[in-house]
Amino acid sequence: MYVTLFNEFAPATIVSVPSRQQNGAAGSPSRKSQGAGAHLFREGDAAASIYEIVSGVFRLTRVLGNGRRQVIAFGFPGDTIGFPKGACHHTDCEAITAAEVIVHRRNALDTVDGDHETHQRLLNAALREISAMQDHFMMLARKSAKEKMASFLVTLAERNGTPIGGYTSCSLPMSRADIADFLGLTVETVSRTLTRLRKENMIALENPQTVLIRDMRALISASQVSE
Amino acid sequence: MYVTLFNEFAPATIVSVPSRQQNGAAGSPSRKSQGAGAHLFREGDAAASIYEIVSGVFRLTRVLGNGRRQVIAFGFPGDTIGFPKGACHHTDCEAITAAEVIVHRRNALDTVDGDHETHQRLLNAALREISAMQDHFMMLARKSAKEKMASFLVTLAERNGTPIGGYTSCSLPMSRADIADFLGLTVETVSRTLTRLRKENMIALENPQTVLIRDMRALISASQVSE
DNA sequence: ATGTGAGTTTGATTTGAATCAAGTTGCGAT
DNA sequence: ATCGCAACTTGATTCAAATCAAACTCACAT
Repeated sequence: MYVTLFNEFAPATIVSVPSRQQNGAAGSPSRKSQGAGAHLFREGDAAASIYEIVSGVFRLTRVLGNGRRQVIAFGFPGDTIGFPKGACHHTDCEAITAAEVIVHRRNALDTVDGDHETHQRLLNAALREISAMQDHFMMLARKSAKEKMASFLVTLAERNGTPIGGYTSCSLPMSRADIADFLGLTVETVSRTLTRLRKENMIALENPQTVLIRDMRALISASQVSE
Repeated sequence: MYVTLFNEFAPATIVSVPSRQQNGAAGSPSRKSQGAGAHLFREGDAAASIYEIVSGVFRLTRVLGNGRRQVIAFGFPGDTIGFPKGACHHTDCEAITAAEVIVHRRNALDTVDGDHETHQRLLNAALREISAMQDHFMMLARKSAKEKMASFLVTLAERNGTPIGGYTSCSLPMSRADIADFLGLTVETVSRTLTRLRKENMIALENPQTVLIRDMRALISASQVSE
């Protein structure tokens, strides 16, 4: 929903891509591995490629003059990232875990000659992205800290969670600062809000990077507009 | 009723479109007129078409369960609106002035057979939209009321302004409530902030719907992150 | 001309999150 | 081990914008 991600648990879909068009006129997509902390591209870089995430998690950020930072989105497996604005990338993109991507030449979007299906798939990813970003507007502009945090956890759990007994366990690969900059909050507020959700027995923190969702129903309810 | 005084720069560019592909396999785009207050489409409607705005101003909104509303964007001449999410529109779209649009069949995006150039143009519009939305994230999450208001006026002036003497005059066709829901503020804060900018001599309000920008340099400076 | 009401402005007060300020925890390097 | 540091948590205080509450304006209908 808000996170730019979609449950296309794409491995099956995506791994097949390279073989599908090894010899397309637009060039074969290739794979690339990425260590944690490495930049896939930076704001202002010439946008030579568009990427489909195979594994790992990416963080897309934009920085405002002074130092204020906005995390635009987190990219999970199945997501497509790196849509250009004109000739350039307009965000920084960094791997926050070790990761692997499929690299498409940028002109897979411009021309349809190479591979019609890839073109269509990238286009659909762009349309999904627009919709996801619209959801995120609501989040940033109209939700309280608690609603934001609950929404974030619910989305992450849908995307990323593993069932444990009746509960859902969910890793938070990103730092509190990343979460804060994604939700438009401060680290302190993120921390306090997690504590609050914990005290209300909706979640437990196994460690700072692992949340156990103990009451999904309550969490979903908290993620929606109150009153 | 509002008087529309937008630079109709578009006609030259856009009027040429229909003639360009009168006989495309995907069907000819047609024009449609729209009275002020009429909905172009609603959230959940089947997305049969994509629209290029020729004249007038549109408002794209999403509503949250209870009543909280988010204005996703305002559409001005030259903008493309109505990108679908799957088969449906995911926002409401209402004309806030009398307006005219060019209607493209939705599959102008899906297939390239009909008109390659139109397809490419719509795609580029989608990519621009993604970039614009990313800017808006910064706005919603990280700017103060004054910065938001100043940014909004600067953008509107670039889009919409007419030079008057050394100044720029700019109509605000949307209500204070629309502005508030776009910027993630309340009407009261929008009003107070306009008053503040007025008292600081950056703007003057000829009437509630017309702003005169008296010091563009100061306004731009106020639109950026302070300190 | 007068009343009504939506849209806007202004004022007083409250409040949720930011900021400022310590702690705590855990980990990697010495 | 223990030092140093970064990430996280917690607490006290401040502050910007929300909320609550009136007025004001002006187009429009009676």
